[in-house]
Amino acid sequence: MAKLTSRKENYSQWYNELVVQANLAETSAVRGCMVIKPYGYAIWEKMQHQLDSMFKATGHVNAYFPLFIPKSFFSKEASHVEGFAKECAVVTHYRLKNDPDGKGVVVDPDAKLEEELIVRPTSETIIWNTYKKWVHSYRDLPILCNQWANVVRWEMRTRLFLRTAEFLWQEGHTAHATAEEAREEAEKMINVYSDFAENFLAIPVIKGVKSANERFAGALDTYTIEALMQDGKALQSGTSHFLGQNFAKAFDVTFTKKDGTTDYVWATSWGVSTRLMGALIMTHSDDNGLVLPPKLAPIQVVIVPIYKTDEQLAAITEKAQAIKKALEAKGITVEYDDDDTQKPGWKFAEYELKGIPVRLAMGARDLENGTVEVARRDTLTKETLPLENIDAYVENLLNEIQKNLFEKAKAFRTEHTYKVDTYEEFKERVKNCDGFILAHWDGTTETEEKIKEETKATVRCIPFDAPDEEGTCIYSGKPSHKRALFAISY
RNA sequence: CGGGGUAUAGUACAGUCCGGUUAGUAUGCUUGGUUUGGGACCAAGAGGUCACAGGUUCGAAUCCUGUUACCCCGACCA
Repeated sequence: MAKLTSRKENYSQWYNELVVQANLAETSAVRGCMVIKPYGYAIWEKMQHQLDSMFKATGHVNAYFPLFIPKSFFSKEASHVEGFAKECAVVTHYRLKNDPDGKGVVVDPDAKLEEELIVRPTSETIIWNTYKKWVHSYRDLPILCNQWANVVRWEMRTRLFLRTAEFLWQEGHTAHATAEEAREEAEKMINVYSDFAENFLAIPVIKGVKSANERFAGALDTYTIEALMQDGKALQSGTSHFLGQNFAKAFDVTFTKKDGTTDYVWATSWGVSTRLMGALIMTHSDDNGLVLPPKLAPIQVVIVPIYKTDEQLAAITEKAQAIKKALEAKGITVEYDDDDTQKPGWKFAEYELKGIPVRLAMGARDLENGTVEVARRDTLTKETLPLENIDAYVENLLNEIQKNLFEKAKAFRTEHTYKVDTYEEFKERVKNCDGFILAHWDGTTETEEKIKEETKATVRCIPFDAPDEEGTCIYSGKPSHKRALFAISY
């Protein structure tokens, strides 16, 4: 296996090589679409299971809506179509036939659809068209649905996990009787996302509200969680939208209130995608390969035997199986790798590349002393410990690693977050891609676009926890009451 | 979608400028043996319509035209 390009040498090449070499995903025969390989998919499944249980715990249910959306649905909400029109895949025909020239198959021109179908880039339109049938009374509300699905956005430039033409995600779509309730829902879900990011992915995130310019197409407000990657760029990791009555009005979804009057329904939508895989990789991994937080690792512990004779192997296997059993009893996933085609050194490198949090090695020396070597992936340190209570030790160590990864990422973010008060300093920080920048901004789209044009930095969000602070906009000098979070973003 | 680069064995590359026997090298794979505490060694073997489609030529990986995909830099985005 070739050595990885170092992060320092070329961060983006490091990322690409890591994704492929760690067996997470690879490019496919289809432009912009990836194959998620079993190891990568196992991590995604862990994310799904955890998120799904968090959605259920907050009262949501799963449903499924069609992949195809009639073209006419898109013209019903003006800003929505504007946001997605440029990147839609369109189905125009429903049949192939043999090429009359005998060269394979061609699209049958007689099989043209009356109305083209759009492959969903997101499902608001088809879902609100459906909700119209479901909602008549305040008693039918709220509707709290989520769907796990694939969507297609015809992106010009793609990268594995970070931006692919087809990606997997979940999209929650809720309907409410009042604006307050819908707003609460949108806030609740951004909190679920940040809880998930911090406590499971071990990624510290900044919660906040998007500027008008960065808002979801069709939303009144977009809440976001923003994470900082090791190269100093921000990654938008999840969003939750307060949609107001825009989609209810577009699809004519009204309900009768208790007092007999009617009103349009209030809406939210929220989603996270396989992009979280990219966030996970870029937050924790190092030049040796992937680093996985234990809660997301498909294999949490690997045991490698080191032996010269069959007798030694038999003795080690017996001990290793006992450890495996004890760990599994604690709900820890363990692999015992007694494959004899590779040497231990090869395996060590391999499991580091794959990001296995804890590695146990046992050889003749350990048999004699009743010990085992414990190596942790996050710090790359090893120690030799007695076998006694090793299961409790490892269980503890996994928790410790989970915590350490979060603390490490948080310390990195703290080190790379700068309060900036002049445009000169701002430009300098942005030029070096130093990280998050907290600066005063006058709140206008005009200023935001000027800054973006001149520096490529964007307003990532106005953090929820930004303290009230009088200041002046770094660009326009106009008064500002809060600092906004700026960064170069993915 | 604009600018630049690349496409040859599973992978990474050489060969292309200047056309000419059987297209090489490393690694990986298979078999046998020696090894095994940080990416082992020896021996034998398998593996290629040189991205695709046309064209020039006695002859094309090599020259010409077109297409497609990937990588880097921009604009767009979860």
